[in-house]
Amino acid sequence: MRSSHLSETTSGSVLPPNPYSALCPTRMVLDRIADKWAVLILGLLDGGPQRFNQLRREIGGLSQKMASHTLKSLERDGLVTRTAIATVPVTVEYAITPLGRTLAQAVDSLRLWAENNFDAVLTAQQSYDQRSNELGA
Amino acid sequence: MRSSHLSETTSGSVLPPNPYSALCPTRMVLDRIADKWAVLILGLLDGGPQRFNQLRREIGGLSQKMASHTLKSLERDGLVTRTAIATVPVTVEYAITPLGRTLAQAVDSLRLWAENNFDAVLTAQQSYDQRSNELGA
DNA sequence: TTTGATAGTTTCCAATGGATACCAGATGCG
DNA sequence: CGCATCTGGTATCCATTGGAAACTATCAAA
Repeated sequence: MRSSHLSETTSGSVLPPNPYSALCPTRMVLDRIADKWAVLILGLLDGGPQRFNQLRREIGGLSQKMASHTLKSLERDGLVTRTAIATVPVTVEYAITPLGRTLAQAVDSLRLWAENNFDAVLTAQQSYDQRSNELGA
Repeated sequence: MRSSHLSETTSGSVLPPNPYSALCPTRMVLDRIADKWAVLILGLLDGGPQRFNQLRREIGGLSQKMASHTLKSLERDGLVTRTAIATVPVTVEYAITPLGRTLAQAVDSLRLWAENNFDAVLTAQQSYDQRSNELGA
């Protein structure tokens, strides 16, 4: 398919956005969202605001370091907001932004694909491994 | 909105697919496709079969090692096929499978999002960095 | 004969990510 | 009182990952 996606950029430059070029901004954005933790956090916040540890408890295997790091990046990218609330132990609430919501929807199609097709992938892996064993035995 | 996606799995197990659980197969698939090289290769092959070096030339920054590794993984997952052709220097053609094509379409929405929204992300980053500098100066 | 193309593998090093410990402030519990 | 626990992180160490470059092999063209 790969139609050409010519369009004007912010500054009126004539270069088309092209993630296949290492220096294109769309590529930087792609690198950013091709990240499992970002995908999972965004999907979770799309269902409503969450606090830091609450979020960590919901996402299996998410370390504090990566939670902190990923949330900071998402905030920098304008995809989530961080709000510190002066409760007794200070709680911090993370919420998705309108921009983040549009991404969450695009990303949701990936989650749905995984849910619908993981069995086909697992089957393919098994027959691949079996063929490898028969050849390389 | 995170509706519950209850459905029967291959073996008739009652556990719903849930990428938020570290051990769920959908999570393994998600880890797999949350990979910039896989995304870019799949998108490229969706436009037609490509040879190894041809593909490497089209994707800026893709090293031989990662090209080889990613293509091998994609083949194992049943998303692309590898065909060696006995030409004078042996050429190898990679093509997308029907299963891979369904994923490429889901993934394409990510590429489109990046193309449509990278300017908003860049703007957000700039104002974030500016705020940080003002506070932490 | 040296150079180039084909498609990789191997090796080395820098960067990323996970596990763990630690920090501060306040509350509960014995 | 004194220790554990909750909050949201930061700091550190180490294993794995990813990138750069060199190396493999075969054959063709210059």
